[in-house]
Amino acid sequence: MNTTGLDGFSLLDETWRAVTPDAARRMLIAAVQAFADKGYHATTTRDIASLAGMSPAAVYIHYRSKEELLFNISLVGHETSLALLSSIQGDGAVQRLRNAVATFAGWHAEFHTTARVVQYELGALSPEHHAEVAELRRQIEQRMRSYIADGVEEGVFDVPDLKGATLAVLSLCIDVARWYQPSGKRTPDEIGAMYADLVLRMVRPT
Amino acid sequence: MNTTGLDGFSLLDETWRAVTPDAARRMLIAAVQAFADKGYHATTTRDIASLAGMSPAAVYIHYRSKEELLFNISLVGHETSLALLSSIQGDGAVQRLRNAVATFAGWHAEFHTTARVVQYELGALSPEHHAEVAELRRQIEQRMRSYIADGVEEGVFDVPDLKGATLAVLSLCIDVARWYQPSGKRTPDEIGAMYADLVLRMVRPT
DNA sequence: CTTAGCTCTAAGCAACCGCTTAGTATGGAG
DNA sequence: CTCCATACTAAGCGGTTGCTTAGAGCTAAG
Repeated sequence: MNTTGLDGFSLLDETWRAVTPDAARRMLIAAVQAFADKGYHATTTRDIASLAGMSPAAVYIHYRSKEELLFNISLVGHETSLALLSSIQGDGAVQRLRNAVATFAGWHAEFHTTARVVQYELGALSPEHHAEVAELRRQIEQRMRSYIADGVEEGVFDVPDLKGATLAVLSLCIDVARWYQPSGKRTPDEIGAMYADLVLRMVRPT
Repeated sequence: MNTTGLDGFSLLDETWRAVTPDAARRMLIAAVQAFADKGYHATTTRDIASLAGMSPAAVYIHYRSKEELLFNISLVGHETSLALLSSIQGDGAVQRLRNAVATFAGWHAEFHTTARVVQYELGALSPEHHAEVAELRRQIEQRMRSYIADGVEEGVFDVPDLKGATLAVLSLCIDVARWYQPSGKRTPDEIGAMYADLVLRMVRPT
């Protein structure tokens, strides 16, 4: 019998494995699910606590406020996706951009629950916390831009507007978190591969 | 002196011109601004009323509930963007897809306030209202797909996965509402033109 | 065993929420 | 003028919100 309302095993565990103690992690995972499902403002601290199988007051043992829960999710989520994007390898700019887009888009599908909170609940962060996360977002953009710029320098990409193309590529990947449904036909890997193809078509020379 | 908190002239007026009486329209425009700014759930009926320069109770003279305000916005917003996408003209599939993407992406920039509510607050609609709007969204997808399919039939596009490509194109345009800022360098028209270029690159034959 | 410290719950507080009610001002019809 | 419908406000109701308080249960060091 599962009294927490959370699956016994979840992909979310992978992202939040480092969070301790156990109850704090369960609370965080419950918050991710609730925020992703209904949005930050529509989620009550009672929702989170009951998803985690605890009393409403238990939230405040591990977190100062509901907003701090969101900040923790947002911070770890951004750090994870930046780390993922920074670890891209491949032989030549074409391979690297292919891997970058496949990985980044695929992450937004596979971890769409986390990604939804990361991408669409930024506005609920306090100004200080928002600024901290914004810096990570700038680094993510810079990484993606450098993968495209590399191909331009190598002469294998034709990109009239580097900043605009970067924006479009990131936008494409990020929006996966909005429309992706696990019940859909495509797997996260297939979405990643398809998007990598589409992006390479966008930047290939005439 | 402006006591309503709304600009004397606003692009929003264009979309909501048909809404009467005057107070009902002002209330609706105030709701669009508040919902776009903070999200549906973070907006109180007092916020809306005070933006419209009226008392909290005045909301309920013209609308049954806060959700009905959202539904009105969502319905008119979807109908407007569907009408826009349906009116696309052009000589040949290349021109038509170019116009379609430029128009649709441009609308999401120019009317980003409305578009944000339309695209990101669907989840706050009642099940009945959501179903009604979902039908319009299906028609929008079908329109965009047909513009791409036309080019495939004409033999001027190379699209391995029609449904996937349609999804990506719509996704690209819709996400403009998330990142667009009027203070940015690009005008809505420039964004539309750039996106039309990127999309045509995506579907052009090798 | 005692005791300190951590984790948790039951109960509840002040503030705020969506929405309603009672009543006022206005303007046009008869 | 009276009468009535419409559009609005002041006040407030019941319920919910984020968060706090007081205290219980458990663990482990001394």
